[in-house]
Amino acid sequence: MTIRTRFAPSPTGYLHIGGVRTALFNWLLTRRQGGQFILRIDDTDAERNRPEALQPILEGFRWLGIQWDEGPEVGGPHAPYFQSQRLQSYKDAAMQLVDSGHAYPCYLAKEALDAERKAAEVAKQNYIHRGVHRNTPPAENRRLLEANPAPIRLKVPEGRTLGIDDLIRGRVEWQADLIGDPVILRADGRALYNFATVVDDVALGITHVVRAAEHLDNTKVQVVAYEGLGAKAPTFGHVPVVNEPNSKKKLSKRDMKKFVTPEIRAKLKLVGWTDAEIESRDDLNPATVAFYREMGYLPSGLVNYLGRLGWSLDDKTEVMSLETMIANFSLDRVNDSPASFDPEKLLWVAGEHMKMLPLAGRITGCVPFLVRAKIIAEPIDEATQAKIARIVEACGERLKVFSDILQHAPVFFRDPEYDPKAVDKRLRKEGAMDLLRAAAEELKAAPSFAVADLEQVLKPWCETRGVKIGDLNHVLRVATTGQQVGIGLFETLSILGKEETLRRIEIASQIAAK
RNA sequence: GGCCCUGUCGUCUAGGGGCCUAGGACACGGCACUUUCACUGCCGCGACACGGGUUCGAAUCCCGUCAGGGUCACCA
Repeated sequence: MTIRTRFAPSPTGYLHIGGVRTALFNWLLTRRQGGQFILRIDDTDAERNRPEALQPILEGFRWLGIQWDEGPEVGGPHAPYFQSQRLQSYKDAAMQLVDSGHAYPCYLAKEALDAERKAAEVAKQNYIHRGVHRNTPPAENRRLLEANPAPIRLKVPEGRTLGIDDLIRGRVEWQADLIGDPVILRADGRALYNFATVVDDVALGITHVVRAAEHLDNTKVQVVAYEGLGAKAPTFGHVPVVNEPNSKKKLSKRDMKKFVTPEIRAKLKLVGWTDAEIESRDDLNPATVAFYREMGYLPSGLVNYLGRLGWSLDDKTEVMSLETMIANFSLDRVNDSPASFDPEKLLWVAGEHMKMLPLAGRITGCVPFLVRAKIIAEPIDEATQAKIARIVEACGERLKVFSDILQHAPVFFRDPEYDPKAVDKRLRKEGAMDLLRAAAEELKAAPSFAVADLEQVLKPWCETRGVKIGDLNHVLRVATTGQQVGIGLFETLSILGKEETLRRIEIASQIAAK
């Protein structure tokens, strides 16, 4: 039998990092076993339902390479895949439960209910609601409902033990007597989450419900709903929640702005976002997938990291391709304790994936970041394109994410910003200026500025002068880039070219003399 | 507070009675390589929450304690 899994996001305008990890587990399981992964849009909450808020979610999945077999834009045999378009089926199902004696109308006013709940709370007792029409004959309940619409409650059986055999947690049980009868349909006919999700999962033929552990307690009510509907409950797998970095608390969708630390803000601004945009958009923070896309993370790196968060292939594999993950994924190797999101390890994994990307791909990936940061302008002429190619190549393994190019490329397109400390340390040092002038003369006479030729000229030159190549490196680097660290010196000079190199040495000499 | 879940280096994890003097990875510290940085290699730091049991033998099984988390709506 082929499996059918689903992920049911609300259109919130962003793809949450914790949610996508759950979706990924569903998807890997489905690809591994052969089956369909379904995207169902949970848009029953009118307030949160904005049509344009769906696109960022679909884009996020597409960017990561997680394709859905049925759902928005691709359709499928069980369309529609929007819960807001399936409302009638929830009503029908609820009435079916009333007719079969598994549900009943509840005429208790909300205020009275709240009062009861409050009283129980004060008395430090568990509040377990049981409506008066619980045992009214079904036909009578239906008549009541037709005459006077009311919320419908699910009848939780008494004296029973409810349980599931969770694929990740094993056997989990609840005493039915400790559960109040939940409302499944409001008086106006709108379904509640716990009911709509069951009705849909039955209708869509979902076989495996893999979801975050925060839903574990919902399962008991859902089990009752499946029973009432006469449907076989799917197999459940509750994956542990993802915690905030350095925390034991769930990585929440609320208050994501707090992750925008000064450092994160600086990074966002470096790639071209303004303070106003960072404030107004809710996807520009490290708890969303969009953030990593904006920072130039390779999607395969993010997927690798997220897949390894709570799941492992064996005792040593860290870096792996999507194919490897699919070929080896199973729920029994998913941990049952929460995992903390670690941005540093994510960066490392992303860097490992970047190393595996051929040069052409790295160049293509970097260009948009240079454009966005206004280092270069479109259309890009041939000379600029060639220059970028040389810079990216010279960066080598210094690039972990595409936006790292912004630490290395700008100096090749505009005058250096001289770091005062670097100038002090390297250019105002005893003998530094003499060395710099002499080197400039040598460079002026150099027949070629190709990397290999520069190296062949400068190294012996140092030797005959009794100067360490390291000292020359320091002086020339600061003189031409203003910084103490950067890509290889010979590459730097070569990309700059003779004229520009000599011009910068002149500028640096004047600055150092001040 | 009730119910439910979970406890292995700071973090992600391997382990499921003897292979454990607990392995790997990130981070951190050191050394080597090197024209700086990065990369790479080597070394180091660093954990079975606690207490009882079961057993010849427990990180592993059982019980309890403690700790952390999740959830308790006519939200999703």
